[in-house]
Amino acid sequence: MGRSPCCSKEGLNRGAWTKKEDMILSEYIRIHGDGGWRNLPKKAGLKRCGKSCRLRWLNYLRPDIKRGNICPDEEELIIRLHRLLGNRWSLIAGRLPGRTDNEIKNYWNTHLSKKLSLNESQHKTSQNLISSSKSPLPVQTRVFKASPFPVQTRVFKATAVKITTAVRHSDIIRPNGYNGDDCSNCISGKALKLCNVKEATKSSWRGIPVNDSITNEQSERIASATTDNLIQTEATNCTSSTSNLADQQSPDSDHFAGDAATLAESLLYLNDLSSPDCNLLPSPSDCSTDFASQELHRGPASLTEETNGFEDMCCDQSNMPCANSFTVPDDQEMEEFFNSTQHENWIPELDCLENSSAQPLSLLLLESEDEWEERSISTLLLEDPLQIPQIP
DNA sequence: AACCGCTGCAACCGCGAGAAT
DNA sequence: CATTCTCGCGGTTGCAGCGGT
Repeated sequence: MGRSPCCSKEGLNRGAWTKKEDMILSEYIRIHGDGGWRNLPKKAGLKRCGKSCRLRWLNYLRPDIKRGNICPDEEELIIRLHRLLGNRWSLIAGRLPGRTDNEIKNYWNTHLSKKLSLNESQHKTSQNLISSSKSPLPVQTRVFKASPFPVQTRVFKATAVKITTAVRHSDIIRPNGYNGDDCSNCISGKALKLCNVKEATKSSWRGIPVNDSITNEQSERIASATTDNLIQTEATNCTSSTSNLADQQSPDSDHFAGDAATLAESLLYLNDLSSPDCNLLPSPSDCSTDFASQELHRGPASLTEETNGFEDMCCDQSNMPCANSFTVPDDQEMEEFFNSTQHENWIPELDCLENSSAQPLSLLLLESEDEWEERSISTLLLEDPLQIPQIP
C-alpha cells in the first residue's frame, strides 16, 4: 500500500519563505507552541506543508538558533563527532548548542569533507614517503580491517569493554582494575562519570560504524552504548565503597564482535570530554556529585528479546567471566579472563589509550535511571586482522 | 554586459520508526 | 494485530550570489 502524502501539495506555497510567512509561523508557535505540524499550517493560516513549517522553525526561526560562522572549536568538534558517529547529523548537532543538523550537514558537505579528503591525500603522500624511507613503525600488534563506515583504520591493541544500552542517567565508566568492592585498585583513582544522558530516542538506534559481521540492530545497540551516552562527562574521584554495584545482577551478559576502532574512538572521546580543556559542552550541573553515593540497586531486570539477539554473534562466551549473570569481575577473574583470551582475536589493551592521557578502561558500566538495562559484556573482537610488516 | 560554472545554503523528499487508532 | 498517523532523519535538489572569462 502506498504511503499517503503528508499533505495536499495543491495550492501550497513552495520555495523560499517570505518574511510575512516567517512572522505568522513564529507568532503562532509563540502562542500555541510547536508540534502538531500537520494541522499547524491550517490553524496558523499558512499555505505551507506541515513538514515545511517544521523545517523552517527548527532550522531557521527557532530563537535559540546560533547565527554566524562555525568557529574552529566547533569545527574540530564536528570532525571528531563525525569520525565517531558518521552522518548522524542530528546527534552531532545535539552536541553543538544552537546549531542545527541541517547546518552541520551543509557545513560538512561544503567545507569539511573536501578539507578532510585533501588532508587525507596529503597524509597518504607523507606515509608513502615514510615507508619508502624504511623508517621504523611504532610498536603495534595488529591493524583493524577498514570499515565501510567513516571510522579510520587504526592500529590498536585492545581491551575488554563492558557495554550497555539505552541508559539515561548515572552512567559510569570505571578504570581498569576496579574490583567491585572499593577503588583501591584503581590505576588512577579516577572514574569517568557520564551525566544527564539525553533520553534515548529512536534516532539513537540508527546506523553506526561497526564491522560487517553484525546486524544493524546489533550495531545500533553498540552505537547507543558507545556514543549516545557521551553527552556530558566529568572526572570524579573514586573514593567510596560501591560494593552494592558488584552485587548487582543483570539479566544476562553477552559479548559481541564490535568494531574496535569505534569503541576505541569512543573511549578516547570520553577522555577528551572529561578534560578540563573541553568547554564546548555544558557543565553537568545537575548531575549527582559522586557515583558512589548513588543508589545503584536496580532490578530484577528482565531479559529481552533484543538481549538474546546478542547470542548470535558471541564468539566464545565460555571465555568471559560472568557470562550468565553480571557481577563485576575482581582482579583475579580479570587476569584469568585476559590470560584465557590471548587468542589472536583478542587484544589486551588499547595502545591509543596508553599513548594518550586517557586511562585504560577495562569496564564500562552503565546504569539506567528508569530500568536496569545492563545487558552485555563485550569484548573487542578483531575481524580479519592484518599484520603490519615488521621492520627490524 | 552577458554568460558560465561554482559554492553555499535553504528547502524538499522519501523513508523508517514509534505512537495512535 | 493491522493499519494509519505523525514525527524526525538524512540525502538530495534548487536557487541565489559570486567571481571569472
